[in-house]
Amino acid sequence: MKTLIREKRNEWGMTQEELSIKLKVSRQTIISLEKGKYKPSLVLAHKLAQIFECSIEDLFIFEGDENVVE
Amino acid sequence: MKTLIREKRNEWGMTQEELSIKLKVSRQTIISLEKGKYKPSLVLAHKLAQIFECSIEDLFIFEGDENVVE
DNA sequence: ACTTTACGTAAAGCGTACATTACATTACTT
DNA sequence: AAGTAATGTAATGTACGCTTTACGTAAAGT
Repeated sequence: MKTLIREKRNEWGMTQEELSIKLKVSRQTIISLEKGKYKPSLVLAHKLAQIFECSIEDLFIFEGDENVVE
Repeated sequence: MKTLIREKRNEWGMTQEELSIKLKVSRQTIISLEKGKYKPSLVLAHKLAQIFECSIEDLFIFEGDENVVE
């Protein structure tokens, strides 16, 4: 899974700390998310999409086995 | 957070087991998600939205502190 | 040179999203 | 009445999302 968190954050001219405060999470969480160290919970993904005024699907790009195959 | 998994599943005429197979998760996971026992991971939410041909935001309804306040 | 700002790493701990297995219940079919 | 399909509950275990605290680095301002 790829994320556009860093790109969106820069577009909005925000620092990691500002974003973490808006989200009420630690700055570490933002760093880890941007670096792809782990994936956000559904609620956190939703909050991020709200802040960046886009959909969850616009913020995260799913690949391979993260998609349904049938 | 509310989910419309059960409603969508019924609309599509699927059993919990059929859905669990498509998702490659256990049937217990479906039951727990539908009953609101816990929230799906982002990847699982995405797969569910794919199967029901809707967006993640259409499948899950976020309430209160699950939204950004500012 | 020193400070400040923004970004990064490391480590330990907690809660929860899942898995797995086994058994119970309800309703429909025959 | 007995069997089967669909749904549910319970118990235990594992992996990971996220926290907290503390320290490291690099660039820019003064």
